[in-house]
Amino acid sequence: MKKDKHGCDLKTCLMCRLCLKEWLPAVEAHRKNYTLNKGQLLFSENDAVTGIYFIYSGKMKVHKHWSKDKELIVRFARKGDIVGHRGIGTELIYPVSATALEPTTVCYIDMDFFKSSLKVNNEVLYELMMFYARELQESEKKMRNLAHMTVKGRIATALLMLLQKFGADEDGYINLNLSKQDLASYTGTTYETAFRMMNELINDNAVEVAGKNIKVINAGKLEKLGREYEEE
Amino acid sequence: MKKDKHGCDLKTCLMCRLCLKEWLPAVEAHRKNYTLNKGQLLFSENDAVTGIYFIYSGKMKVHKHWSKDKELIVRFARKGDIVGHRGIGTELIYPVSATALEPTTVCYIDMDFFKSSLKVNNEVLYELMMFYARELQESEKKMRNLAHMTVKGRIATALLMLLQKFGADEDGYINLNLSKQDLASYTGTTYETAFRMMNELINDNAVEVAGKNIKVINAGKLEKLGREYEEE
DNA sequence: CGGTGTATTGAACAATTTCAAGGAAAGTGG
DNA sequence: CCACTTTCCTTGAAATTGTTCAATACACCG
Repeated sequence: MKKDKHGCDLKTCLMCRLCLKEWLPAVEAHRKNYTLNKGQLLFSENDAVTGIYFIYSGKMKVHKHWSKDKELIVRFARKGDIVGHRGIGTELIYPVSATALEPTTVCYIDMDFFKSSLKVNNEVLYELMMFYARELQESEKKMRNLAHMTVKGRIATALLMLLQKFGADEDGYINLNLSKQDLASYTGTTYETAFRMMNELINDNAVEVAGKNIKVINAGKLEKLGREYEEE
Repeated sequence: MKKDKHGCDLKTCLMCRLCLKEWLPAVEAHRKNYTLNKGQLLFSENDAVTGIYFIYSGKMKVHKHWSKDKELIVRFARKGDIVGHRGIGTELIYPVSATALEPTTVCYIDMDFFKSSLKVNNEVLYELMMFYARELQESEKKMRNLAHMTVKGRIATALLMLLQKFGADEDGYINLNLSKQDLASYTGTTYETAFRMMNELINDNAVEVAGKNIKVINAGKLEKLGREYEEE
């Protein structure tokens, strides 16, 4: 039942692991649920950091602002994921924003409590450290790709990553309704270029698109596009 | 004297903090010093991770390979910095390489010992977690810049960062002999473009170059170049 | 002094962005 | 339900930025 309480996957949800430890009652006093509509901001770049969030249900994007109509989506988050941990660091200010991509429910835990929990529970702290380490590896891989890979390759890689992260429905469509604008922001390019590249991928018979739904038909082809360099 | 033992700055060196804790004798049994010449590899992408390194003296670059003659420098490291922590994660394989930029001495600690130390010492683990968190913030800021900033802006930003990290000598030259190739790899561009942009910066009276030595003359101008977007 | 590697520069080329404009789709108010 | 507004989609073409290629100059090393 404790599982039901938070509704996430015990294995991957740090929140669950946290709550299922000795301090469940303590957590109860420091947590709070929020529900967001599609498009609603959970927190915004430069906001003061007051706590950390865990996603109970729904999907979010974490993004970094650049100019009026430019941003970079740094990460997608789904049920069971942590959001707002990027606010932990020297500053007490979020370096990113988080926006719901569909109706989303999150659990908020205030930072003081969270931090003091970490100081008490070495195991969870270790887990969190490892989580950061993995995120750092991810981030730097994406950074290199951004620097050296062509837009088409980046889009191909992004689609594979989305497929892996969100899975596909019965018809093979990725379980995420991504606007082309968001796809562009995620791959660090413009709307128009993202659009053109998607067309190329469709012509290559690598993907199929129906409205906002994307189906990966030929994963091998996409993978190959992400490895143009293998010709060292 | 314990400080002298490792020769780094107590405040910033996790190694020092580690060693000055209760387990100095234990550390002694698990550490080993290595000295590298300029250009020598400490570890290479895809090597198995067996331990972690702390820099006693010298400077290194941490880089991610792309194709025959392309890479991305992910980070520079100096005395007191940790190297090889990117190997911690799910995989037991380094996602990056580390190369000495000048004669460098490092201290190696085997991973098993390091990890078990972390499990025992909550305070150091917490410190390490925060370190990762900061690195992640850095990485994502650089990622956004790579995606949206022009090459000139990236070079300007890079120079400021190098100045801040390595400081300047009496004449104002940055304490790091960076080849133009490395500057290009750090900013995710080509040798020639990096060269041309440096020329522009010289013409702008923002920097001065004497051989491999770079002096920042007008930091304000460089900062401005890194903020072209502020016209939201 | 020749050789090897890096520095410098120009010019062609390629990738991506920007601008502009027409079309489709979706929401709004009458 | 229709006309209207608005927003997003789609596409072409020009402009820009950055890369690649090629050639020459320079500097250090044995």
